[in-house]
Amino acid sequence: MNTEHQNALAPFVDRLIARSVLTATEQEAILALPSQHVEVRARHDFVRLREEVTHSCFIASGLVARFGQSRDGLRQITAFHVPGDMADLHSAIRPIGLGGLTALCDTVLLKISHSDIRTLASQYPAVAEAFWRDCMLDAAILMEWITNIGRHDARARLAHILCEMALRYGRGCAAASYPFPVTQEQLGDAASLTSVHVNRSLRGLREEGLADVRKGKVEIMDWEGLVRAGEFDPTYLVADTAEGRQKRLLAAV
Amino acid sequence: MNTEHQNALAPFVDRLIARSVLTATEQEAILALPSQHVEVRARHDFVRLREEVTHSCFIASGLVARFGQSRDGLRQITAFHVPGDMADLHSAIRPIGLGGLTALCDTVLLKISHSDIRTLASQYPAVAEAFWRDCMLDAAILMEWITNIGRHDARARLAHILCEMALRYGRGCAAASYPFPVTQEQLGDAASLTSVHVNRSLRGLREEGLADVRKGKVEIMDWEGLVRAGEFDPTYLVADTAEGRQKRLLAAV
DNA sequence: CGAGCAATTGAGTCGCATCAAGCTAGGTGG
DNA sequence: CCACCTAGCTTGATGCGACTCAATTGCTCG
Repeated sequence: MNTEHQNALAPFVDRLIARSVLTATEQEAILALPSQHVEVRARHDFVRLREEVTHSCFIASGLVARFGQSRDGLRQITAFHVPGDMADLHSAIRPIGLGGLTALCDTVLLKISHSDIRTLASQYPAVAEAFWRDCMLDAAILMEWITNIGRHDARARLAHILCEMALRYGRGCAAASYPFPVTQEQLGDAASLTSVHVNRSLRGLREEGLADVRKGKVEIMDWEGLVRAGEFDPTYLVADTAEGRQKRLLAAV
Repeated sequence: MNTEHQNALAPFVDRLIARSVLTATEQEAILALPSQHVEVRARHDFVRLREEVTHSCFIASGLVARFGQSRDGLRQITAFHVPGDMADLHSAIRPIGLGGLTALCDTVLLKISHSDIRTLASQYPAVAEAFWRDCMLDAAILMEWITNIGRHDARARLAHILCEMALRYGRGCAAASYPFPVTQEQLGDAASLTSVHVNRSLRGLREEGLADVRKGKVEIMDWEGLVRAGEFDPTYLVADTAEGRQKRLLAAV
């Protein structure tokens, strides 16, 4: 345990203040959270399915997937987490139930104990509110994920995932290019497709001039086209930045 | 707006105290929330997709579905809400983003204004905590839903949904029989199947002696068998009742 | 008693899974 | 510096689960 990584949490605070109002004091209190630096190798599950945990994991660098699993071991990725995300903030309030976490590439985590998070949240109601709201953004992404898996064909599913990640990497506006170190097998686990079909569908997107996914990088060639192909509506990701939504509900006067 | 329906909120409090500790004062404060009695006809969307709302809806009686939609109007049901649920509690903290709500049969709602919920949450941190935890249970159900849709065949998907609803109607232990007034078309919207295939798959479950779904009622003939068929693991629904998990995080001493 | 929606059944088709090879590139050791 | 190894990518052939289209049979209710 050390406290040298205070600055490393800055992206997390940025993420929170995009959707919630936090005073300088509250922001500093978050930055001052003690954290434990942990390095995780690619393909290692650092939170197992249905395991009860005592820490939440901030992603400092790398890429993480949340997953569920069917009886026969088939994995279903339910969310990707990029640097700056607190992958399982929710576990602080409910220490079980949202699946396992696995590192898709070599990843650096900052683990923060639930008790520290709880103490902070009880001390600053506005921080609790920001945490709660952040959890609900994650839930909104989950809901969109269901619609994507359930109602789109292979091409649209992949396009949708690429759109979502572009917005999340781009912090508001879509990134034209971003690192995405996943295998086609793992993309298949996310989109409920086999790696074979992912391969053919990605080739399709490339030949259509929409996007190129290669060697752990995504290049978006035609954003509008990709949005159309994925039937992607960014409302659910960006709505909170609209004025008036950044309220201090719990810390109301 | 009236306040005569205080007792009607009792199931909501019951639901909360199954997972969080609330004092008598806090419970009474929730029961005292002013609510607006609203009756909704079957098949009516009372919260439209991506609409910003000012109230949360408690289900007093009936059945409600949360849904997303693809471009061509194909619906995807992402959750069912039974009487006792606050269908969109999340909207109090984030007034947009978790899909629309539609009544599957004639339904009675109690609408509670966000500002009242916010005031209550700011006044009683333990209530805010209970609300937050309840939202995370919903999120856990969403995650399980993704794995179900993405990794199971038609038979298992339907069995899984029947298991989930049995536990939620049974409040902890599985109900052997419960009302479920949905058409096969709507079951298809939930399981990402066509009504034709739902029909054939339900017939399969019936012929296997697992469950009988007919005329808005579910009769479970073989619970263990149905659990196996749906690869259903109830952990995600019941874990909070384990001792030690009912903490008062925000209201810590 | 007819209107209308839901359930049921059948036949034909298609998207994606499955199975099975190669292929490629980066890494490793002799 | 080359031979090998392995993980991931690519491609082809074949089969099945679920969709589609279409018709018929209940139900329920005015």
